[in-house]
Amino acid sequence: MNIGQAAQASGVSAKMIRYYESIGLVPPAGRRESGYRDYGPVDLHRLGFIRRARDLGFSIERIRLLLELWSDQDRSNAEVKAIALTHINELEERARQLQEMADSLRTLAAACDGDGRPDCPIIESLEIGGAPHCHGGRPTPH
Amino acid sequence: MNIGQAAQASGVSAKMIRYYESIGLVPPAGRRESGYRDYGPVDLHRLGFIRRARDLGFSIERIRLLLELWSDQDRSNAEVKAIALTHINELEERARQLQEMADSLRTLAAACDGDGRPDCPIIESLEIGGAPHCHGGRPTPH
DNA sequence: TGTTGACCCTCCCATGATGGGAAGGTGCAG
DNA sequence: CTGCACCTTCCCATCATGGGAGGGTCAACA
Repeated sequence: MNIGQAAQASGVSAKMIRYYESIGLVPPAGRRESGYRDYGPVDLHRLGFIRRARDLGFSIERIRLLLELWSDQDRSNAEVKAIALTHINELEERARQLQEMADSLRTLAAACDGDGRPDCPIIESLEIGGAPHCHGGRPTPH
Repeated sequence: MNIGQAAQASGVSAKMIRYYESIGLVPPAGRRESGYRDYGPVDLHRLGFIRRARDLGFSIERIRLLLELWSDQDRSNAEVKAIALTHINELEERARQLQEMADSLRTLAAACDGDGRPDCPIIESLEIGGAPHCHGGRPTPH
């Protein structure tokens, strides 16, 4: 199976499959005489695992851990659960920060008539620093 | 005022001040004979505006727009409000996506005893694709 | 006056995960 | 045998930010 077919079957782009190989997230694929990478069911299985973990927002490094635990017959489900709970907390923290920013801005926007005059509480707040809440550092939205 | 003091006063790091200058978000700072950048109250005001906009999650390009509107005496508050509302929608969309991921994972985690045995619904779900919701991904035929 | 330590300058590089594209080889169908 | 779709590697870009090297400037203190 060529990389393009593996990509379609797994939902991971060919670019990403090569990248995952380059960083050692997946083992080097077998090669044909032509140099083309060759994939089998086991590889697809692993790629599918990775894609689903990415869909859940896991970082590459955390997926690396999950893959280790996946192939470890003796691992405890407590280890997996701990990673998952940590990740859940991070996801919710980020969601909260984004929502806080949205809420702050919504308050400002509500105070702005948007009637075409120049007066604008949004701009004024940015100008003089009267934003409703500024929790410590910059929450890095990206 | 040196860049370090401007950084402390505005809450924008010196690195970032130079970067903002390099991309034209702030005009080139005045220079002393030594080559040191020199900042005054007007510059601090602008940097503070940028920092507060960043705190609200605005991207650099959108801040560029806001700065233009800020210095435009004739601009309509409707223009500002439109940018703000667009941004609010994006923030809330991202927050929703993160929260969805967290919810999916929380469902899985709740099904995992974490009692030290190897059985783990979390890993199994990643393995066979039985995650509760996979928004955007294909159902992965196997 | 000389030294020292804190600042500043410009460059280059790294991040994380992904895509784009160029230059060139391979495989298959017409 | 030709053409097209696919594969290969390598480099570059993103977005906002930080780290650091190598070298210049400034102010305080002995």
